[in-house]
Amino acid sequence: MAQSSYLNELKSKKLKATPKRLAILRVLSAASVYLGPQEIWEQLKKDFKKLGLPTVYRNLEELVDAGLVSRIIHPNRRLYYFLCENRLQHHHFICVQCGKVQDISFCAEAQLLQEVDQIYGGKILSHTLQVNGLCRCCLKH
Amino acid sequence: MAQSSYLNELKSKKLKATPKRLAILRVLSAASVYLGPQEIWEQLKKDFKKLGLPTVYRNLEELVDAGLVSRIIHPNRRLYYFLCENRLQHHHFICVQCGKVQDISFCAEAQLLQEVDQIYGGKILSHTLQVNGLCRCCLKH
DNA sequence: CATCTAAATAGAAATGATTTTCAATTGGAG
DNA sequence: CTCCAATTGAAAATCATTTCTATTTAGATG
Repeated sequence: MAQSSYLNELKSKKLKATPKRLAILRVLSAASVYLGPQEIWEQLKKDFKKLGLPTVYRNLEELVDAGLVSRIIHPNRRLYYFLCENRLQHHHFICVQCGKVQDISFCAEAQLLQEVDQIYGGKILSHTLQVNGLCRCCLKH
Repeated sequence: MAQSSYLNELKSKKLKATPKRLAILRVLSAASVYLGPQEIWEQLKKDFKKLGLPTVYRNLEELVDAGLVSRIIHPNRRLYYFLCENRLQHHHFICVQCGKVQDISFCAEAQLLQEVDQIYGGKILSHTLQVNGLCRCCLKH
């Protein structure tokens, strides 16, 4: 994702383009794996002499709310984040070993909607489809 | 689920049928909503003068591992547990308001397996499909 | 039924990720 | 340039969850 498109998206979400926020996006963008707040913090401490861990936590959640970043639901129950270039794919195959994230093009949304609506009369607020496993690479070793 | 079938399942998983473990299963079985460790503990403190919260946590995880109880992944990131009578349905529609859990018969496993296997060459270890929303009842109010 | 062993337990204490607080700072619209 | 709302740092709090250790118990076996 181009740097400039961040700016537009941030602006539309009323988030200021602060240096730290942009740096967090840059780190996520450069990573090929999902990252935890700690890791992001450690990477950025080199660039900013003052950077609090809470700032990283706060920004990540804001970026998730704004839809720029997706949150990974790891079996270990810690928070991980990933910047998915493809905004249309909400679902992922994550490798629990190396942390790689790959889009899942299959989406059950339509079927789920139908079932929940017709059978239960309920309303879907959100849904989670995440597949945990080992990627081709980790499978070899 | 009948009480006697618990015993068989516990035995086959090498879990002792202790009074507390059975009581936890009883509480879960009687509940129509998912429960957190705290709630279960509070209910059982009436029956056992000595009952530690860690015991509840430990037992719940053991029961999940044994496949008797399913874990709910709540958006608030706390742990919740639910005893699903229908062991074949791994997926649920949960109401974030009242806590009701309903089976989702639709399962994407086959399609996911195919996609992950054919496209990425990876191996699925587990997958999560959970739909969060409001049940028919909570929708009315 | 008595014995024995691995499993289970209580209780306290530790852990550690995440969140809150609040005063000080800063981005960016006008 | 000014100003206000958004952002931040630092410290402290939170709080669910885990660990530890000594003690107890379930249930297999004789």
